[in-house]
Amino acid sequence: MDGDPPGAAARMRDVARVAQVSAMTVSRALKDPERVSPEVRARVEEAVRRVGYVPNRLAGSLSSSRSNVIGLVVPSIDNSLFASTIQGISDVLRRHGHELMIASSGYGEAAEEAAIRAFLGQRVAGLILHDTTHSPEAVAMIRRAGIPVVENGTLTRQPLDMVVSYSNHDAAMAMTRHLLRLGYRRIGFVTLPLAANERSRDRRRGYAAALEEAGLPYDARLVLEVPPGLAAGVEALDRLLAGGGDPDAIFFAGDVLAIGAALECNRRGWPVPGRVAIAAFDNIDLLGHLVPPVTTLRLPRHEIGRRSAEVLLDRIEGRATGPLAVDLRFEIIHRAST
Amino acid sequence: MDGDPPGAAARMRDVARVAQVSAMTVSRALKDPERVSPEVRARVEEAVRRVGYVPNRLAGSLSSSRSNVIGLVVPSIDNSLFASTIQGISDVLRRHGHELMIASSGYGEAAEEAAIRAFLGQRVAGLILHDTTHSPEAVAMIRRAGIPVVENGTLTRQPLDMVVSYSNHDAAMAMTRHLLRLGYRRIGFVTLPLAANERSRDRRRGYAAALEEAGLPYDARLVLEVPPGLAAGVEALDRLLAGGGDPDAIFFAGDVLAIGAALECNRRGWPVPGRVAIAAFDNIDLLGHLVPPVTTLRLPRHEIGRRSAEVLLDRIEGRATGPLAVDLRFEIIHRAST
DNA sequence: CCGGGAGATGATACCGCTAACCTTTATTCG
DNA sequence: CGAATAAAGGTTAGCGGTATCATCTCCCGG
Repeated sequence: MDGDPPGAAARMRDVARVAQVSAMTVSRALKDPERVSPEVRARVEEAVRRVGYVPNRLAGSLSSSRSNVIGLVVPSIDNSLFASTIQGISDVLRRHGHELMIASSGYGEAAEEAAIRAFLGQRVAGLILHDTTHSPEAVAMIRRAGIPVVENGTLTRQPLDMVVSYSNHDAAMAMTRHLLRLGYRRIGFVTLPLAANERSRDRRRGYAAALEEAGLPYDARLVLEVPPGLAAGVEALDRLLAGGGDPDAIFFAGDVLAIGAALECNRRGWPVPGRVAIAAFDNIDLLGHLVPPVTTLRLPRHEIGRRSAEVLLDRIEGRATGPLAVDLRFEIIHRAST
Repeated sequence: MDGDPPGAAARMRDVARVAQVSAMTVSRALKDPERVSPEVRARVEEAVRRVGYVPNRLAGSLSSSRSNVIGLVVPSIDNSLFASTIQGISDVLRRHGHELMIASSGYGEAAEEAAIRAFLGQRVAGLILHDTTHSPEAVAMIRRAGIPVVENGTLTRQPLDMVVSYSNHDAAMAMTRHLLRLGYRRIGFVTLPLAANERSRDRRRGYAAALEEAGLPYDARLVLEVPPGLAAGVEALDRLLAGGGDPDAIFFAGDVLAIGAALECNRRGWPVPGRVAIAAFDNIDLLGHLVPPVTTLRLPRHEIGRRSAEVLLDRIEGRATGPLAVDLRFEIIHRAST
């Protein structure tokens, strides 16, 4: 504003000159105002305003070896389930003056490793990883960097460091039990690709565990692996009903599969649960508005984000140490579709 | 790997020592391998591997005053429409070795300003802003920083720098015309809060323009402002039908409002478009799967992200200069609901 | 046989900030 | 009243890279 030489951002020494103090005093006035006399503080603040000074955090972090950036790797940004978690993380970080860098791994370990490497290059203060399996090199890099990490895809048994999640195994088991309790005996199970991540595998184990507990056989004709998406839900519905397994209920363990299937039932005029019962895995708003509303699980997506950021900051700011597993529970929402 | 002193990340000089060259040569071998002899390059690469070196980009950026970080401010991360755009941005940036920082403004100029200030503090190489109105201080800071900016909420007439978007005005006008062409005469219009952003205002202007063009009056009883969300769509449906305006079609100009309304019609057993026609604004997958499938607009959400990142990188890497407006068109998807 | 340009590498001085230590000037109290 | 202590501010030396220029070798043509 004051005849700033355009093209060159104001530096601390410019502020210092205007305020007639040393650069160090400017630094203190901004970071630790208590340590500077009120008059000087006022002069500095005024000078900051006049020259339009925005502190260079690159220099600051380099000098103090302290960063205020957190790196987040999610399989995909374009997925409302992850988006809730991201929003939760973002909310907490902003309140604490931290920044968020995001990368998507596209469901692959190699891409995750590249993202982690890039983040470590930026000297992030901590990492949040959605996936719970990682390339050996990624693990080695994180170990070397010695920064805190939170994983939050599932309550994995072998966490890198901290985990904030819910048990996908227990959730799937609980829903399967719920269906069994309601009297369904031939329960179909539709899952996203099992090879992609531990979450899906946990869910299938949970489904199988509930069947076993009930003394029912695991029938491969009742289990289907499909890609994500509405259309895949429709396809799964068809294939399961035609597959000889004769399901009386179908548990769609992920994504929007259940929505696709439920709408397809509407379209065909099939009564639900008369023709077949439908249960979903995620508490997408919409499920409650369908006809009939669909039974599902309430998962703490947003809370996972919030707590992940919190435990990470606790570690970064020295309020906590060591591994930690936070189990944020789930809950069954029973509706008319079962 | 090699007896690395834990807790201390390897620096370039450590690599240099192992490779028996100067730090400068390491720098060159990594950034501009052509300028280093093959033997030395190999030694450096080997040394990098042995010490587990990850270049410190804070130091690099500080020294070269070149950053590879882009800042993005969206109103909300937790909204699938923005999420598509973010994914598009992220995809392009990753291919070019750039990083993405995200902040959400929560639909407020003050929060946007804070996010921009934080990003400028990180010395981002460029900014992408979803909103198209900004606080004067935000504008001043961006000007001072002299970095390229892309706005992408709507094809605003007074861009800060570059715009990549579609015309919300023209899109709403096109849909209203479409309804008029189909013979609807009492067209209701449901919008998100007009005060929140230019996009909503553009859409309402477009609606009004189409009516005027057709010689129809603007009837305030047919226009409703509601918060986002499925439930608000239901509420809007009720209020418009009871409001005395007697609509024969309703154009829901945003969010998931139309979905809420369409499902409510199902629930009540109302024929659509018999009782009332329904049109939506965004190409949410689901709209095509409802009964009946809902007429809507195909908006280039993902493409906006991709192109935004591309034009920004063009400027950052010196392949382009000056303002630029990219109009990514929209398209009407006519379905059975109208 | 020597001047000179190209190619490879090194030395040095920063980038903008903060940690750590130092000086100066009150302030306190035995 | 003087030594001890605190409060406020300054000085200096990096943080880990890169820009810039200098140096050294090698090879060429005249």
